Amino acid sequence: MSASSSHTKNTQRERLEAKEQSILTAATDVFTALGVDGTTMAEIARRAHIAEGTLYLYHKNKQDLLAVVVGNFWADLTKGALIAVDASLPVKQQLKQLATYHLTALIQQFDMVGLTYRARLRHGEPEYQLPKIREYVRVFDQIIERGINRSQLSEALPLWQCRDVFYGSLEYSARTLLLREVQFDPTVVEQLLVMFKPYEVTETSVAKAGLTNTSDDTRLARIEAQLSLLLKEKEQR
Amino acid sequence: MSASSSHTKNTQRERLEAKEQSILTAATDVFTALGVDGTTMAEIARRAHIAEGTLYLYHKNKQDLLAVVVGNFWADLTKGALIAVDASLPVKQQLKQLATYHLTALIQQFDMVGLTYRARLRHGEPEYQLPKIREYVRVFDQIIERGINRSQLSEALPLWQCRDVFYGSLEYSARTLLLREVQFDPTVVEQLLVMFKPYEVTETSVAKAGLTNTSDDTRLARIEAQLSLLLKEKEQR
Amino acid sequence: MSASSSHTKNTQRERLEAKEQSILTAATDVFTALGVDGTTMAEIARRAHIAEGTLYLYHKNKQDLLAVVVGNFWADLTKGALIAVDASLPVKQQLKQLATYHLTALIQQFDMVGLTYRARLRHGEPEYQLPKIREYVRVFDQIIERGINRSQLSEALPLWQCRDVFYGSLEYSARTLLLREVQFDPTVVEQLLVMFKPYEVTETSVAKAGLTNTSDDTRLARIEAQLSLLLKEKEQR
Amino acid sequence: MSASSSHTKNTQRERLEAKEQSILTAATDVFTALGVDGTTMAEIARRAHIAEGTLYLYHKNKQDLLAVVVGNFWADLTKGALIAVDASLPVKQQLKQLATYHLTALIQQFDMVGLTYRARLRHGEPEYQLPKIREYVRVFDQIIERGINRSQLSEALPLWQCRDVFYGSLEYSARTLLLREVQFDPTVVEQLLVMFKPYEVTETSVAKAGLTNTSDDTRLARIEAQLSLLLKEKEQR
DNA sequence: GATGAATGAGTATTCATTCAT
DNA sequence: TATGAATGAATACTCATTCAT
Repeated sequence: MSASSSHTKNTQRERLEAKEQSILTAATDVFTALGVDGTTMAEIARRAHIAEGTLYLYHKNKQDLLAVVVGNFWADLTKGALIAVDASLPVKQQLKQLATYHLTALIQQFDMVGLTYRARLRHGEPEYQLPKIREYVRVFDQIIERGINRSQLSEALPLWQCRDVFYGSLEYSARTLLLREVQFDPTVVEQLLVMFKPYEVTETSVAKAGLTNTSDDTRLARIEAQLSLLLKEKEQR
Repeated sequence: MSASSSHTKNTQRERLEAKEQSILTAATDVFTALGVDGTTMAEIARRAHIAEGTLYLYHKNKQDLLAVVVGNFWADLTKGALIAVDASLPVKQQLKQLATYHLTALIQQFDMVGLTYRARLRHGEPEYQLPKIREYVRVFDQIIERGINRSQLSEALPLWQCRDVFYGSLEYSARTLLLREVQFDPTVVEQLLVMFKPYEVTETSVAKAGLTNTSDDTRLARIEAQLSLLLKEKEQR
Repeated sequence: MSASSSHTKNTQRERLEAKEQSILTAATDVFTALGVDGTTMAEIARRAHIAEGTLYLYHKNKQDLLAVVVGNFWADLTKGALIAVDASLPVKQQLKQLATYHLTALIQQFDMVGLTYRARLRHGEPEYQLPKIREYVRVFDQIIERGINRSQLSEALPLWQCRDVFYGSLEYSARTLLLREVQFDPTVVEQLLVMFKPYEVTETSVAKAGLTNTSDDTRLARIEAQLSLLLKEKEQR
Repeated sequence: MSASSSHTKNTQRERLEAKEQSILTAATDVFTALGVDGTTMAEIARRAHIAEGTLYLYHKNKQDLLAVVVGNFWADLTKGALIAVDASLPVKQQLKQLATYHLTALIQQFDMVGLTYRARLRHGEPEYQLPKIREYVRVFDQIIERGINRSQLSEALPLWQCRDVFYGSLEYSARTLLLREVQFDPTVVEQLLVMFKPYEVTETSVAKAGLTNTSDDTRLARIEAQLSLLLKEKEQR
């Protein structure tokens, strides 16, 4: 009987999970296709082949359902990013992989960006950054950490500024690319990677340390960046 | 009589413009405070001290009113930017001024960014880039053009990629700064300006034009000298 | 359990039907009392003791609700007409019964005629003849058919013209009678039946079949005899 | 000065009348094209090239304007009818002319019938028969009167019943003809005229009075009609 | 857990009418 | 007379949420 019960339980759990899944799939489809305002709980229920009331057994309300949908999107994005990035490669390669992945994904599912804006903010709270987004954003941080650990990146790299530039640029670019009805443009990624030049510590540059024989633009750039920063500080006084 | 008539006309026009203005002020306040969904036409009318029906004499519907509010925001932003940027300074300075202005403005009125997303979507079109935003964005382009004309920037600069990085980074940064409840952080601007380094045409590089494109020890040495100087100055404080 | 379930189902169905009925009763009352424009969905809901939203579970919108109300009126009229007309009587009697019934009913519920005009117009189509009205109108046709089958009416009778005269006259008469605040006037029916005289196939005319189609003195004489007889009877009173 | 003033007055009166006319034309067009509910005072004003407020200098409100439009329609119909009917012809011919005219006019402007229903009834009053309609209806009565005066119609003719049959049948026929998208059908008129057979007093029948030689269907019909009436009365007891 | 009927608060929009010029 | 800007009442309809079964 315990076996039977466990079996039943198992089946039931599976059923519940399947139902939960079909709800989320339906909700994602509808939110994406019709927008937050265009979406009705009735339509989601219809597509999930369940009753309207049942939705409320799984999700407190529409806003929460949206939050889960959005959260799942970013969670899935995280999974995909971890796969897309090959940690064994040089950090610069990894950054390129992440940038490419991110840009491509956003372009393909840009609706989700809009939904993300709507999913935050219960009015009153200034903005509620979803934990799943934080996790996704950390993928970038991990690459940087890795780079520093492996001495491929300078410790001087201002992490969060670079992170904002990275994600900010790519999201904005995705938007403008879509406006131009372009699917993907590698130059966006190229341009973005220039930002990291000053902080790259290539084996060559390490090996070449002390040498001045060949041009080392990277080194030069890094120095110039530091210089520039100092000059700015000076100006501010 | 023509004077009297013209005076009347004038008064009339002024009254209408005052009313239009009070509507826009009220609408901006309410949209900003309560969000698009939280805003009712009744509340806007109440705050503008007019009847609900009167709103529709000035604006076709709620969506259009929102669009005008948002459009005005960006138009004002453009005006402010043109003032904030001193075209006589070196381009790099101008970019810094624009970046600082943009970041500060966004932080202070970040609600308008959310409203902007809501104002864009006309149903059917994926996203409708408001003309006023285009105008604002052009401020950046003008600086770049100026820089190229004055030979302060390389013609090789990939305009629209840089533009996307510029605005994308700043908007994203504004969001994260607000999350951290920080009002403004100059390092964001500094970091952003690094991006333009490769395209700067310094006197040095001009002088070097025609010289070997191999490593220039002299250059490195000079820069390192400056750097060490600055670092010393810094330590003294 | 099947019994219990069936009982529950039954109760449920009964409840729904009762609710549907109360909605229709309320709607009929309000439309009749206040006219189409004077009627609000809120008032109908109030009188039916249900929530406003519930109305829309049963009827798509106000126009459709009106159409159902009007349709029911004509359907009920049809039922009543079938009862009022005794198919075993001579056709002329049946026509008299129908005319009397129709005129009486219209006078008592003339508001429904006005509602019928309003229910007809679907925008675009010039006029939409409700199916229920068609059914009602067919009651007349059936009597005529019966009459022809039983050789009480000539096949030469122009069906639809007579039908239009029949219903057109009665409706118009109902209106004028109401204007004069008269409840019912049998002479209206009498006058109308004159129309069918030329198409009656009396025994006499059957007997005459094959005889000369010139004036039949016998016939005239007989009729005049009857007439004088009747006039005498009348005088006696 | 009195001349000048009178001249001005004259011009002004003409202007006013022209304006009044353009208002009515515009109103008629709009009411006809868009229906009562679809019509806005603004649209009428626009088409009449006047300001909205001006409408209220000429007509108390929308309902009254509609009443005037409808009244004018029937007044015009009356004028047309008086022209269409040749009073010198035999009454039967005149009735045929009136019937033909009426049917044709209704078919061409059936929208006005719908407007007429809406123009009556200020809610509360049972129904307000517009004076202009009464005038129009009198055209029929006049023909009958003429017929009786000229001994072409029997005095026994029940005037108002016949009138109701006449107009009721034609209006109803117009509606059904339009439903069948037929423009005009002379058989409708023919059928209607049968009704008057029993009451016709032709010269022949007068001359033939006392004779029984030839068939006189008319006479026969008349007698039968009287008979039938008497029989009915008998039955009612 | 599942259902789906019932709820009823919530609001953008229209337009006849008014009235200050 | 004429204007047309301003009014504000008036309402059909939607849909997230609940709850009796």
